[in-house]
Amino acid sequence: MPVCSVTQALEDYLETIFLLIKDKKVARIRDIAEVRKVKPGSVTPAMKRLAELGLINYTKREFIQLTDEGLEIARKTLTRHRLLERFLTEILHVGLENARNDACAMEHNLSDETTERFARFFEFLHCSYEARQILKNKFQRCIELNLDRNTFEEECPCFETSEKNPVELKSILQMKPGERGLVARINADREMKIKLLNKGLIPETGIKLLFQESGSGKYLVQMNKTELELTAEEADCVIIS
Amino acid sequence: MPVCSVTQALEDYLETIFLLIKDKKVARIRDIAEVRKVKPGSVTPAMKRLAELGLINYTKREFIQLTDEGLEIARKTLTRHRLLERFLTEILHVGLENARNDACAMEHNLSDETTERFARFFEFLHCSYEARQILKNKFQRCIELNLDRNTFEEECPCFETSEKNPVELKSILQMKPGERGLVARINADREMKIKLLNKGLIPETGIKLLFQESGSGKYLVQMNKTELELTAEEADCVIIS
DNA sequence: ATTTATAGTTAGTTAAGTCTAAGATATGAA
DNA sequence: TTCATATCTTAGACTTAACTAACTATAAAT
Repeated sequence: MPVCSVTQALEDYLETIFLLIKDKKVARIRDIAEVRKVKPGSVTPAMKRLAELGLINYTKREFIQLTDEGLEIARKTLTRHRLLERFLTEILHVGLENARNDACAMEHNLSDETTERFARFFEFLHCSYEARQILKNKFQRCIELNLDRNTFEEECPCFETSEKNPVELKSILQMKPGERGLVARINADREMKIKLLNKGLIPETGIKLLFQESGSGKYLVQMNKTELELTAEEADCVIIS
Repeated sequence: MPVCSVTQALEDYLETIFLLIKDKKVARIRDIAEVRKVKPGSVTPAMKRLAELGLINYTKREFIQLTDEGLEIARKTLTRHRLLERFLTEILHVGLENARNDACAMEHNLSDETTERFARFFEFLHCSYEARQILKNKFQRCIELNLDRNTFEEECPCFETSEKNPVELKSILQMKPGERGLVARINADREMKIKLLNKGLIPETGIKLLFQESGSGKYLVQMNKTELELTAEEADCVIIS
Protein backbone atom coordinates (compact mmCIF):
# COMPACT_ATOMS: atom_id res chain seq x y z
CA MET A 1 0.00 0.00 0.00
CA PRO A 2 2.76 2.52 0.74
CA VAL A 3 4.77 2.37 -2.50
CA CYS A 4 6.39 5.72 -2.98
CA SER A 5 9.42 6.08 -5.17
CA VAL A 6 12.96 4.90 -4.90
CA THR A 7 14.78 7.13 -2.47
CA GLN A 8 18.50 7.83 -2.19
CA ALA A 9 18.87 5.26 0.55
CA LEU A 10 17.15 2.63 -1.55
CA GLU A 11 19.32 3.46 -4.54
CA ASP A 12 22.34 2.95 -2.32
CA TYR A 13 21.01 -0.43 -1.25
CA LEU A 14 20.54 -1.46 -4.88
CA GLU A 15 24.05 -0.35 -5.71
CA THR A 16 25.44 -2.27 -2.78
CA ILE A 17 23.50 -5.41 -3.72
CA PHE A 18 24.76 -5.16 -7.29
CA LEU A 19 28.38 -4.86 -6.21
CA LEU A 20 28.08 -7.69 -3.71
CA ILE A 21 26.56 -10.02 -6.27
CA LYS A 22 29.30 -9.05 -8.70
CA ASP A 23 32.10 -9.66 -6.22
CA LYS A 24 30.81 -12.48 -4.05
CA LYS A 25 28.03 -14.02 -6.13
CA VAL A 26 25.44 -13.49 -3.40
CA ALA A 27 24.26 -10.56 -1.33
CA ARG A 28 23.62 -11.33 2.30
CA ILE A 29 21.86 -9.02 4.74
CA ARG A 30 24.93 -9.05 6.90
CA ASP A 31 27.23 -7.92 4.10
CA ILE A 32 24.86 -5.26 2.90
CA ALA A 33 24.74 -3.92 6.44
CA GLU A 34 28.51 -3.95 6.67
CA VAL A 35 29.08 -2.14 3.37
CA ARG A 36 26.41 0.45 4.06
CA LYS A 37 27.60 0.80 7.64
CA VAL A 38 24.18 0.19 9.15
CA LYS A 39 22.85 -2.48 11.48
CA PRO A 40 21.30 -5.65 10.00
CA GLY A 41 18.02 -4.70 11.63
CA SER A 42 17.85 -1.71 9.32
CA VAL A 43 18.47 -3.73 6.20
CA THR A 44 15.52 -6.11 6.40
CA PRO A 45 12.82 -3.42 6.19
CA ALA A 46 14.71 -1.79 3.32
CA MET A 47 14.70 -5.11 1.46
CA LYS A 48 10.97 -5.34 2.01
CA ARG A 49 10.47 -1.94 0.47
CA LEU A 50 12.68 -2.77 -2.48
CA ALA A 51 10.73 -5.98 -2.99
CA GLU A 52 7.44 -4.06 -2.83
CA LEU A 53 8.76 -1.74 -5.50
CA GLY A 54 9.60 -4.73 -7.66
CA LEU A 55 13.33 -3.99 -7.65
CA ILE A 56 14.54 -7.15 -5.96
CA ASN A 57 13.32 -10.68 -5.41
CA TYR A 58 13.30 -11.22 -1.70
CA THR A 59 11.80 -13.83 0.53
CA LYS A 60 12.73 -14.17 4.15
CA ARG A 61 16.13 -15.62 4.75
CA GLU A 62 16.69 -16.30 1.08
CA PHE A 63 19.33 -14.84 -1.18
CA ILE A 64 18.55 -11.49 -2.70
CA GLN A 65 18.27 -11.14 -6.46
CA LEU A 66 17.98 -7.94 -8.47
CA THR A 67 15.10 -7.78 -10.91
CA ASP A 68 15.71 -6.33 -14.36
CA GLU A 69 14.36 -3.01 -13.19
CA GLY A 70 16.47 -3.08 -10.05
CA LEU A 71 19.54 -3.93 -12.11
CA GLU A 72 18.88 -0.98 -14.36
CA ILE A 73 18.71 1.44 -11.44
CA ALA A 74 21.79 -0.07 -9.83
CA ARG A 75 23.77 0.27 -13.05
CA LYS A 76 22.56 3.80 -13.57
CA THR A 77 23.56 4.86 -10.08
CA LEU A 78 26.91 3.15 -10.42
CA THR A 79 27.56 4.83 -13.75
CA ARG A 80 27.04 8.24 -12.21
CA HIS A 81 29.25 7.27 -9.32
CA ARG A 82 32.05 6.09 -11.60
CA LEU A 83 31.87 9.14 -13.82
CA LEU A 84 31.99 11.50 -10.88
CA GLU A 85 34.74 9.61 -9.10
CA ARG A 86 36.83 9.46 -12.27
CA PHE A 87 36.28 13.10 -12.99
CA LEU A 88 37.31 14.09 -9.50
CA THR A 89 40.40 11.89 -9.45
CA GLU A 90 41.58 12.05 -13.06
CA ILE A 91 40.69 15.58 -14.03
CA LEU A 92 40.56 17.52 -10.79
CA HIS A 93 43.15 15.33 -9.04
CA VAL A 94 41.13 15.00 -5.88
CA GLY A 95 42.43 12.32 -3.52
CA LEU A 96 40.75 8.95 -3.81
CA GLU A 97 38.99 8.96 -0.48
CA ASN A 98 37.48 12.40 -0.87
CA ALA A 99 36.59 11.64 -4.47
CA ARG A 100 34.83 8.46 -3.42
CA ASN A 101 32.83 10.12 -0.67
CA ASP A 102 31.96 13.13 -2.76
CA ALA A 103 30.88 10.93 -5.64
CA CYS A 104 28.62 9.04 -3.23
CA ALA A 105 27.00 12.27 -2.16
CA MET A 106 26.61 13.57 -5.71
CA GLU A 107 25.55 10.45 -7.56
CA HIS A 108 21.89 10.76 -6.70
CA ASN A 109 19.69 13.36 -8.38
CA LEU A 110 22.11 13.98 -11.21
CA SER A 111 20.30 14.95 -14.39
CA ASP A 112 20.78 12.95 -17.54
CA GLU A 113 22.20 16.02 -19.20
CA THR A 114 24.92 16.49 -16.63
CA THR A 115 25.74 12.81 -16.64
CA GLU A 116 26.08 12.90 -20.39
CA ARG A 117 28.34 15.95 -20.22
CA PHE A 118 30.68 14.35 -17.75
CA ALA A 119 30.94 11.37 -20.06
CA ARG A 120 31.46 13.60 -23.04
CA PHE A 121 34.31 15.31 -21.28
CA PHE A 122 36.09 11.98 -21.17
CA GLU A 123 35.22 11.31 -24.78
CA PHE A 124 36.64 14.65 -25.69
CA LEU A 125 39.87 13.96 -23.85
CA HIS A 126 39.99 10.56 -25.48
CA CYS A 127 40.26 12.01 -28.94
CA SER A 128 42.03 15.29 -28.23
CA TYR A 129 45.72 14.82 -27.61
CA GLU A 130 46.15 18.51 -27.05
CA ALA A 131 43.47 18.70 -24.37
CA ARG A 132 44.94 15.70 -22.61
CA GLN A 133 48.35 17.29 -22.55
CA ILE A 134 47.09 20.50 -21.11
CA LEU A 135 44.84 19.02 -18.47
CA LYS A 136 46.86 16.06 -17.44
CA ASN A 137 50.19 17.84 -17.47
CA LYS A 138 49.85 21.57 -17.08
CA PHE A 139 46.86 21.56 -14.80
CA GLN A 140 48.32 18.81 -12.74
CA ARG A 141 51.69 20.55 -12.42
CA CYS A 142 49.84 23.70 -11.52
CA ILE A 143 48.17 21.87 -8.66
CA GLU A 144 51.40 20.31 -7.47
CA LEU A 145 53.28 23.57 -7.51
CA ASN A 146 50.63 25.26 -5.50
CA LEU A 147 50.54 22.50 -2.97
CA ASP A 148 54.26 22.59 -2.39
CA ARG A 149 54.73 26.27 -2.21
CA ASN A 150 52.92 29.02 -0.51
CA THR A 151 52.73 31.29 -3.46
CA PHE A 152 51.60 30.87 -6.97
CA GLU A 153 54.94 30.93 -8.76
CA GLU A 154 55.37 32.77 -11.97
CA GLU A 155 57.00 29.74 -13.39
CA CYS A 156 53.70 27.91 -13.13
CA PRO A 157 53.13 26.27 -16.49
CA CYS A 158 49.86 27.97 -17.12
CA PHE A 159 51.52 31.35 -17.26
CA GLU A 160 53.54 30.41 -20.28
CA THR A 161 50.52 30.84 -22.46
CA SER A 162 48.88 33.67 -20.62
CA GLU A 163 47.91 36.29 -23.17
CA LYS A 164 50.94 38.52 -23.00
CA ASN A 165 49.78 40.38 -19.88
CA PRO A 166 52.83 41.02 -17.86
CA VAL A 167 52.09 38.84 -14.89
CA GLU A 168 51.11 41.34 -12.28
CA LEU A 169 50.25 40.12 -8.87
CA LYS A 170 47.96 42.71 -7.49
CA SER A 171 46.10 41.86 -4.32
CA ILE A 172 43.33 43.64 -2.48
CA LEU A 173 46.06 45.42 -0.53
CA GLN A 174 46.99 47.34 -3.66
CA MET A 175 43.43 48.43 -4.38
CA LYS A 176 42.20 51.93 -3.71
CA PRO A 177 38.94 52.51 -1.85
CA GLY A 178 36.07 52.42 -4.34
CA GLU A 179 38.09 50.44 -6.86
CA ARG A 180 36.54 47.37 -8.47
CA GLY A 181 38.12 44.16 -9.70
CA LEU A 182 37.69 40.49 -10.41
CA VAL A 183 39.15 37.76 -8.27
CA ALA A 184 41.73 35.89 -10.33
CA ARG A 185 42.79 33.43 -7.69
CA ILE A 186 43.73 32.95 -4.07
CA ASN A 187 47.42 32.94 -3.35
CA ALA A 188 47.73 31.10 -0.11
CA ASP A 189 48.39 27.83 1.56
CA ARG A 190 45.70 25.22 1.62
CA GLU A 191 44.03 26.18 4.84
CA MET A 192 43.81 29.87 4.11
CA LYS A 193 42.72 29.18 0.57
CA ILE A 194 39.79 27.07 1.65
CA LYS A 195 38.86 29.64 4.27
CA LEU A 196 38.75 32.42 1.69
CA LEU A 197 37.02 30.27 -0.92
CA ASN A 198 34.32 29.44 1.57
CA LYS A 199 33.72 33.12 2.11
CA GLY A 200 32.80 33.27 -1.56
CA LEU A 201 36.02 34.51 -3.14
CA ILE A 202 36.02 32.22 -6.16
CA PRO A 203 37.62 33.21 -9.47
CA GLU A 204 35.78 35.81 -11.54
CA THR A 205 33.89 37.11 -8.53
CA GLY A 206 33.40 40.86 -8.85
CA ILE A 207 34.52 42.74 -5.77
CA LYS A 208 34.85 46.35 -4.73
CA LEU A 209 37.06 47.64 -1.96
CA LEU A 210 34.90 49.84 0.23
CA PHE A 211 37.47 51.12 2.70
CA GLN A 212 40.12 50.11 5.12
CA GLU A 213 39.09 50.47 8.72
CA SER A 214 41.71 52.58 10.34
CA GLY A 215 41.17 51.08 13.78
CA SER A 216 41.27 47.37 13.16
CA GLY A 217 43.22 47.52 9.93
CA LYS A 218 40.56 45.34 8.36
CA TYR A 219 39.50 45.63 4.75
CA LEU A 220 35.82 45.96 3.99
CA VAL A 221 34.96 44.50 0.62
CA GLN A 222 31.72 44.38 -1.28
CA MET A 223 31.03 41.11 -3.06
CA ASN A 224 27.83 39.86 -4.67
CA LYS A 225 25.91 42.67 -3.01
CA THR A 226 27.06 41.68 0.44
CA GLU A 227 29.89 42.93 2.57
CA LEU A 228 32.91 41.02 3.68
CA GLU A 229 35.55 41.89 6.22
CA LEU A 230 39.09 40.70 5.62
CA THR A 231 42.23 41.04 7.67
CA ALA A 232 45.26 42.49 5.91
CA GLU A 233 46.78 39.03 5.78
CA GLU A 234 43.67 37.64 4.11
CA ALA A 235 43.29 40.56 1.73
CA ASP A 236 46.85 40.08 0.53
CA CYS A 237 46.03 36.54 -0.59
CA VAL A 238 43.28 37.62 -2.93
CA ILE A 239 44.79 38.25 -6.35
CA ILE A 240 42.85 40.68 -8.49
CA SER A 241 42.85 41.07 -12.24
CA MET B 1 18.98 19.71 24.56
CA PRO B 2 18.58 17.85 21.27
CA VAL B 3 21.38 19.59 19.32
CA CYS B 4 22.49 17.32 16.60
CA SER B 5 24.36 18.74 13.65
CA VAL B 6 23.35 20.95 10.79
CA THR B 7 21.60 18.79 8.24
CA GLN B 8 21.23 19.34 4.51
CA ALA B 9 17.79 20.78 4.97
CA LEU B 10 19.05 23.22 7.58
CA GLU B 11 21.91 24.25 5.33
CA ASP B 12 19.39 24.97 2.63
CA TYR B 13 17.38 27.09 5.03
CA LEU B 14 20.49 29.08 5.94
CA GLU B 15 21.31 29.60 2.28
CA THR B 16 17.78 30.73 1.57
CA ILE B 17 17.81 33.15 4.50
CA PHE B 18 21.12 34.58 3.35
CA LEU B 19 19.87 35.16 -0.18
CA LEU B 20 16.61 36.69 1.01
CA ILE B 21 18.38 39.10 3.34
CA LYS B 22 20.73 40.02 0.50
CA ASP B 23 17.92 40.64 -1.98
CA LYS B 24 15.07 41.93 0.15
CA LYS B 25 16.79 43.07 3.34
CA VAL B 26 14.64 40.77 5.50
CA ALA B 27 13.79 37.09 5.51
CA ARG B 28 10.17 36.31 6.27
CA ILE B 29 8.82 32.85 7.03
CA ARG B 30 6.48 33.16 4.09
CA ASP B 31 9.28 33.91 1.62
CA ILE B 32 11.51 31.19 2.97
CA ALA B 33 8.64 28.76 2.51
CA GLU B 34 8.07 29.97 -1.03
CA VAL B 35 11.71 29.72 -2.08
CA ARG B 36 12.18 26.31 -0.51
CA LYS B 37 8.82 25.16 -1.90
CA VAL B 38 7.58 24.12 1.49
CA LYS B 39 4.58 25.16 3.58
CA PRO B 40 5.08 27.89 6.20
CA GLY B 41 4.17 25.43 8.91
CA SER B 42 7.33 23.51 8.12
CA VAL B 43 9.55 26.57 8.34
CA THR B 44 8.86 27.57 11.93
CA PRO B 45 10.21 24.37 13.50
CA ALA B 46 13.24 24.58 11.24
CA MET B 47 13.90 28.11 12.48
CA LYS B 48 13.66 26.85 16.05
CA ARG B 49 16.28 24.25 15.36
CA LEU B 50 18.55 26.75 13.66
CA ALA B 51 18.16 29.06 16.65
CA GLU B 52 18.96 26.22 19.04
CA LEU B 53 22.11 25.55 17.05
CA GLY B 54 23.06 29.21 17.38
CA LEU B 55 22.96 29.81 13.65
CA ILE B 56 20.21 32.41 13.58
CA ASN B 57 18.64 34.89 15.95
CA TYR B 58 14.98 34.09 16.04
CA THR B 59 12.19 35.15 18.30
CA LYS B 60 8.59 34.52 17.47
CA ARG B 61 7.21 36.74 14.75
CA GLU B 62 10.38 38.75 14.54
CA PHE B 63 12.71 39.10 11.61
CA ILE B 64 15.29 36.44 11.23
CA GLN B 65 18.97 37.32 11.51
CA LEU B 66 21.95 35.13 10.71
CA THR B 67 24.57 34.85 13.43
CA ASP B 68 28.24 34.98 12.45
CA GLU B 69 28.37 31.21 12.51
CA GLY B 70 25.20 30.92 10.46
CA LEU B 71 26.54 33.41 7.95
CA GLU B 72 29.70 31.38 7.61
CA ILE B 73 27.79 28.21 6.83
CA ALA B 74 25.47 30.00 4.42
CA ARG B 75 28.44 31.48 2.54
CA LYS B 76 30.21 28.18 2.47
CA THR B 77 27.20 26.38 1.05
CA LEU B 78 26.62 29.12 -1.47
CA THR B 79 30.25 29.02 -2.57
CA ARG B 80 29.97 25.32 -3.31
CA HIS B 81 26.73 25.92 -5.13
CA ARG B 82 28.23 28.66 -7.27
CA LEU B 83 31.34 26.70 -8.11
CA LEU B 84 29.35 23.65 -9.13
CA GLU B 85 26.79 25.61 -11.10
CA ARG B 86 29.52 27.54 -12.91
CA PHE B 87 31.45 24.41 -13.64
CA LEU B 88 28.41 22.69 -15.04
CA THR B 89 27.33 25.61 -17.18
CA GLU B 90 30.66 27.11 -18.23
CA ILE B 91 32.84 24.06 -18.61
CA LEU B 92 30.46 21.20 -19.24
CA HIS B 93 27.83 23.37 -20.95
CA VAL B 94 24.95 21.90 -19.03
CA GLY B 95 21.72 23.86 -19.39
CA LEU B 96 21.03 26.37 -16.64
CA GLU B 97 18.06 24.63 -15.09
CA ASN B 98 19.73 21.24 -14.85
CA ALA B 99 22.94 22.85 -13.66
CA ARG B 100 21.08 24.69 -10.93
CA ASN B 101 19.23 21.62 -9.71
CA ASP B 102 22.27 19.41 -9.88
CA ALA B 103 24.34 21.98 -8.03
CA CYS B 104 21.67 22.05 -5.32
CA ALA B 105 21.89 18.30 -4.96
CA MET B 106 25.69 18.25 -4.96
CA GLU B 107 26.51 21.28 -2.81
CA HIS B 108 26.14 19.47 0.49
CA ASN B 109 28.78 17.03 1.69
CA LEU B 110 31.41 18.29 -0.70
CA SER B 111 34.89 17.93 0.75
CA ASP B 112 37.14 20.93 1.09
CA GLU B 113 39.59 19.29 -1.27
CA THR B 114 37.07 18.90 -4.06
CA THR B 115 35.78 22.41 -3.55
CA GLU B 116 39.30 23.73 -3.79
CA ARG B 117 39.95 21.73 -6.97
CA PHE B 118 36.87 23.10 -8.68
CA ALA B 119 38.03 26.58 -7.83
CA ARG B 120 41.51 25.82 -9.02
CA PHE B 121 40.15 24.67 -12.32
CA PHE B 122 38.77 28.15 -12.83
CA GLU B 123 42.02 29.70 -11.68
CA PHE B 124 43.86 27.55 -14.16
CA LEU B 125 41.60 28.60 -16.99
CA HIS B 126 41.96 32.17 -15.88
CA CYS B 127 45.66 32.19 -16.54
CA SER B 128 45.93 29.68 -19.37
CA TYR B 129 44.82 31.10 -22.69
CA GLU B 130 45.49 27.80 -24.40
CA ALA B 131 43.30 25.82 -22.00
CA ARG B 132 40.50 28.33 -22.38
CA GLN B 133 40.64 28.06 -26.15
CA ILE B 134 40.50 24.32 -26.12
CA LEU B 135 37.77 23.96 -23.56
CA LYS B 136 35.59 26.88 -24.44
CA ASN B 137 35.90 26.43 -28.20
CA LYS B 138 36.81 22.93 -29.19
CA PHE B 139 34.96 21.13 -26.45
CA GLN B 140 31.96 23.33 -26.93
CA ARG B 141 31.92 22.78 -30.69
CA CYS B 142 32.32 19.10 -30.07
CA ILE B 143 29.18 19.17 -27.96
CA GLU B 144 27.24 21.21 -30.47
CA LEU B 145 28.19 18.98 -33.37
CA ASN B 146 27.14 15.93 -31.53
CA LEU B 147 23.87 17.43 -30.53
CA ASP B 148 22.97 18.40 -34.07
CA ARG B 149 23.98 15.22 -35.79
CA ASN B 150 23.49 11.64 -35.07
CA THR B 151 27.02 10.61 -35.63
CA PHE B 152 30.30 11.81 -34.31
CA GLU B 153 31.67 13.46 -37.45
CA GLU B 154 35.26 13.14 -38.39
CA GLU B 155 35.41 16.84 -38.83
CA CYS B 156 34.88 17.23 -35.11
CA PRO B 157 37.54 19.67 -33.94
CA CYS B 158 39.01 17.32 -31.43
CA PHE B 159 40.11 14.94 -34.14
CA GLU B 160 42.43 17.49 -35.65
CA THR B 161 44.92 16.87 -32.92
CA SER B 162 44.32 13.21 -32.39
CA GLU B 163 47.66 11.46 -32.32
CA LYS B 164 47.96 10.48 -35.92
CA ASN B 165 45.80 7.37 -35.57
CA PRO B 166 43.80 7.12 -38.70
CA VAL B 167 40.36 7.77 -37.31
CA GLU B 168 38.87 4.34 -37.30
CA LEU B 169 35.32 3.95 -36.16
CA LYS B 170 35.11 0.42 -34.93
CA SER B 171 32.03 -0.53 -32.99
CA ILE B 172 31.16 -3.66 -31.06
CA LEU B 173 29.67 -4.99 -34.30
CA GLN B 174 33.15 -5.28 -35.74
CA MET B 175 34.55 -7.16 -32.77
CA LYS B 176 35.21 -10.87 -32.83
CA PRO B 177 33.98 -13.11 -30.02
CA GLY B 178 36.54 -13.12 -27.25
CA GLU B 179 38.05 -9.83 -28.36
CA ARG B 180 38.66 -7.11 -25.78
CA GLY B 181 38.61 -3.36 -26.14
CA LEU B 182 38.07 -0.03 -24.44
CA VAL B 183 35.00 2.10 -24.93
CA ALA B 184 36.07 5.31 -26.66
CA ARG B 185 32.67 6.92 -26.91
CA ILE B 186 29.02 6.39 -27.70
CA ASN B 187 27.99 7.37 -31.20
CA ALA B 188 24.30 7.94 -30.94
CA ASP B 189 21.57 10.47 -30.49
CA ARG B 190 20.90 11.86 -27.08
CA GLU B 191 18.36 9.33 -25.92
CA MET B 192 20.30 6.27 -26.96
CA LYS B 193 23.50 7.75 -25.61
CA ILE B 194 22.04 8.24 -22.17
CA LYS B 195 20.55 4.77 -22.22
CA LEU B 196 23.91 3.20 -23.01
CA LEU B 197 25.79 5.42 -20.59
CA ASN B 198 23.44 4.38 -17.84
CA LYS B 199 24.23 0.76 -18.56
CA GLY B 200 27.80 1.62 -17.64
CA LEU B 201 29.41 2.15 -21.03
CA ILE B 202 31.47 5.20 -20.16
CA PRO B 203 34.74 6.01 -21.91
CA GLU B 204 37.74 3.84 -21.02
CA THR B 205 35.52 1.02 -19.77
CA GLY B 206 37.13 -2.30 -20.60
CA ILE B 207 34.76 -4.66 -22.39
CA LYS B 208 34.98 -8.08 -23.96
CA LEU B 209 32.61 -9.43 -26.57
CA LEU B 210 31.51 -12.84 -25.34
CA PHE B 211 29.38 -13.96 -28.29
CA GLN B 212 26.52 -13.02 -30.50
CA GLU B 213 23.38 -14.94 -29.76
CA SER B 214 22.34 -16.50 -33.00
CA GLY B 215 18.67 -16.55 -32.11
CA SER B 216 17.98 -13.04 -30.88
CA GLY B 217 20.87 -11.40 -32.68
CA LYS B 218 21.87 -9.84 -29.36
CA TYR B 219 25.44 -9.19 -28.37
CA LEU B 220 26.60 -10.44 -25.01
CA VAL B 221 29.34 -8.27 -23.59
CA GLN B 222 31.39 -8.59 -20.45
CA MET B 223 32.01 -5.34 -18.62
CA ASN B 224 33.42 -4.75 -15.15
CA LYS B 225 32.99 -8.43 -14.38
CA THR B 226 29.30 -8.38 -15.21
CA GLU B 227 27.46 -9.27 -18.36
CA LEU B 228 25.51 -6.95 -20.56
CA GLU B 229 23.17 -7.74 -23.41
CA LEU B 230 23.01 -5.30 -26.30
CA THR B 231 20.90 -5.26 -29.44
CA ALA B 232 22.75 -4.91 -32.73
CA GLU B 233 21.56 -1.33 -32.95
CA GLU B 234 22.94 -0.56 -29.49
CA ALA B 235 26.19 -2.43 -30.09
CA ASP B 236 26.80 -0.42 -33.23
CA CYS B 237 26.74 2.80 -31.20
CA VAL B 238 29.58 1.76 -28.92
CA ILE B 239 32.85 2.90 -30.46
CA ILE B 240 35.85 0.86 -29.41
CA SER B 241 39.50 1.80 -29.44
C1' DA C 1 20.21 -35.39 18.65
C1' DT C 2 21.10 -31.69 21.10
C1' DT C 3 23.64 -27.67 21.67
C1' DT C 4 25.78 -23.54 20.10
C1' DA C 5 26.95 -19.93 17.05
C1' DT C 6 25.65 -17.29 13.19
C1' DA C 7 22.31 -15.01 10.42
C1' DG C 8 18.13 -12.89 9.94
C1' DT C 9 13.68 -10.94 11.66
C1' DT C 10 10.63 -8.36 14.47
C1' DA C 11 8.90 -4.87 17.48
C1' DG C 12 9.43 -0.77 19.59
C1' DT C 13 11.96 3.76 19.73
C1' DT C 14 14.00 7.99 18.01
C1' DA C 15 14.71 11.76 14.94
C1' DA C 16 14.26 14.67 10.82
C1' DG C 17 11.27 16.69 7.90
C1' DT C 18 7.22 17.24 5.85
C1' DC C 19 2.03 18.07 5.81
C1' DT C 20 -2.72 19.94 7.30
C1' DA C 21 -5.74 22.49 9.94
C1' DA C 22 -6.74 25.28 13.60
C1' DG C 23 -5.43 28.97 16.52
C1' DA C 24 -2.88 33.43 17.62
C1' DT C 25 -1.09 37.95 16.40
C1' DA C 26 -0.42 41.96 13.93
C1' DT C 27 -1.53 45.36 10.15
C1' DG C 28 -4.39 48.26 7.73
C1' DA C 29 -8.96 49.88 6.20
C1' DA C 30 -13.63 51.21 7.09
C1' DT D 1 -12.33 51.29 17.22
C1' DT D 2 -13.31 47.37 15.18
C1' DC D 3 -13.01 44.00 11.81
C1' DA D 4 -10.79 41.60 7.94
C1' DT D 5 -6.82 39.90 6.10
C1' DA D 6 -2.24 38.41 5.98
C1' DT D 7 1.21 36.22 8.54
C1' DC D 8 2.97 33.18 11.82
C1' DT D 9 2.68 29.42 15.26
C1' DT D 10 1.12 25.24 17.11
C1' DA D 11 -0.40 20.56 17.42
C1' DG D 12 -1.04 16.26 15.58
C1' DA D 13 -0.24 12.94 11.84
C1' DC D 14 2.68 10.68 8.52
C1' DT D 15 6.98 9.00 6.11
C1' DT D 16 11.69 7.67 5.84
C1' DA D 17 15.33 5.72 7.96
C1' DA D 18 18.01 4.69 11.33
C1' DC D 19 18.77 2.28 16.07
C1' DT D 20 18.43 -1.48 19.95
C1' DA D 21 17.17 -5.64 21.85
C1' DA D 22 14.79 -9.67 21.90
C1' DC D 23 13.41 -13.44 19.22
C1' DT D 24 13.78 -17.19 15.56
C1' DA D 25 15.68 -20.05 12.15
C1' DT D 26 19.55 -22.44 10.15
C1' DA D 27 23.97 -24.72 10.11
C1' DA D 28 27.92 -26.69 12.40
C1' DA D 29 29.91 -29.26 16.08
C1' DT D 30 29.95 -32.10 19.66
